[in-house]
Amino acid sequence: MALKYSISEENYIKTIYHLQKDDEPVTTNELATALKAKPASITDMMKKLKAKKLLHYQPYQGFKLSAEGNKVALVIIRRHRLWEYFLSEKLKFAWDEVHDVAEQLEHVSSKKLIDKLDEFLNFPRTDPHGDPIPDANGKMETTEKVCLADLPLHTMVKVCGVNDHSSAVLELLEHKGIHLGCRIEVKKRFAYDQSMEIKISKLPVDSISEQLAKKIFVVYESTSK
Amino acid sequence: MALKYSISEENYIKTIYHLQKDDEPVTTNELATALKAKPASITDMMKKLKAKKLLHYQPYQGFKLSAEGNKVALVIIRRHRLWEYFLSEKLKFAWDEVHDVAEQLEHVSSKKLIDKLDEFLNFPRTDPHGDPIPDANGKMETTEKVCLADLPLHTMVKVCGVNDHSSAVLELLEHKGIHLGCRIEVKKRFAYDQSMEIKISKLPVDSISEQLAKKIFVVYESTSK
DNA sequence: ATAAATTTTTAGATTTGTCTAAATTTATAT
DNA sequence: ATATAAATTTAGACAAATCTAAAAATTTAT
Repeated sequence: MALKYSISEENYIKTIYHLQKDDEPVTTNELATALKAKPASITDMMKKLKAKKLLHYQPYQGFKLSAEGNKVALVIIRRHRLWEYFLSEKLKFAWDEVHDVAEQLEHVSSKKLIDKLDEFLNFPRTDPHGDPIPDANGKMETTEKVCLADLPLHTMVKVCGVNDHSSAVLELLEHKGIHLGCRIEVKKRFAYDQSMEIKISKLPVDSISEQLAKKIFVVYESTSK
Repeated sequence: MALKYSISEENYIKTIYHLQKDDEPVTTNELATALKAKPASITDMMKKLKAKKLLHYQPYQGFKLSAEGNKVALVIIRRHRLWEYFLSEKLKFAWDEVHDVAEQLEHVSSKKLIDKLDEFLNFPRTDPHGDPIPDANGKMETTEKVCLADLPLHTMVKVCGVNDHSSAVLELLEHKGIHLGCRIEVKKRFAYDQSMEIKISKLPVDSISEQLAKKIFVVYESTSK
């Protein structure tokens, strides 16, 4: 697998992969929306990717990545998430700033670069949004990412991501001492407004609104970092 | 200066900058050779860059970067050299492997990325080849890079680059303890074969051939790293 | 000084990725 | 079941970046 695709091709493949979650075929319009392109452009590219055997496609039937297409997608996602981790951990980018830069970096195609970056970062398992990073073989943990608002009581978990990167939210998180990778546990949840009391490692118990809890994602496993 | 140019445009600008060293205008053929493109392609691009006021160009007269073009070139060179430094220092790439990857990374256009990378690397003054890195304002040290073979005796300098990245040379450098950034001094030079005795920081005096000395470049200043 | 050689530019074609507008196919609703 | 709506594809155009081949300008050499 030499893996030399254009930036456009890579973006299409990656986007199809993400839309494909619930393994139904992806439609032209869905892709067009996701890529901010016109449906006609999608059809054109689908023909090209089909010719390259990266996806299965019959006119009017939607598309699915082939096994090969999936592998390519995972390489791109690996690059993206490793760069996000690098930007966040090493260059101290805010959580909401990493994505756009990683969108560009992910198209730099050097296997050696990515594998060495992985090593330099100490083989992180998840990116700053809590999404798992595929390893050099394309294998990826299926961590169950759950919303803090839905977490059962008295369960120690790790913060893996935040869904809203407005400075208002970030300020609040900062103030409460909630940061990426920190251990957290829900002690109590009030029926009245679904607000909850939480406990973070060495901090005193604090309470947060349902609104905030809905923005916070956590994982049970604790293998990353 | 929004600085959003295509990869092609950036490559042309950068290449013109390098060819322009001796401030004579660059010719179509020179550029074509350097960029491995046909002369006709050069003319086309020169018209475009002229329209964007990045260079001065009258048909048949060669080209020179404008002040604006120079600024753009320095931004690209800054990116390139910072990435080279990163690859070499942090990811442990060999000196001869950094260039090609940096060629790709240099086109990722985020000022914030580059400025944070610079900070993360602790504001290095030169890249692994000993070439100076422009700062965020485009200012660049004019270090005088001199060949070890031509260095006067008893002058403490710093190794800043090597001209030959064959594994044979690298192996020898490794063995002798000559690495990027190390302090070195020529103690004696023999008329017979121009071989010389050198002294490196804490190592015993050793001798090297003229052949090897010709591959090694050093700087007087010692502000980097 | 002028012919020959070289360099540079122009003209027209090609590829990639995109678009608009029209045609076609599929899905939906009475 | 068939008309209407929605989704998809086709056809043709366009911009960017490249190329080849031919024309024009410049340089060089006798």
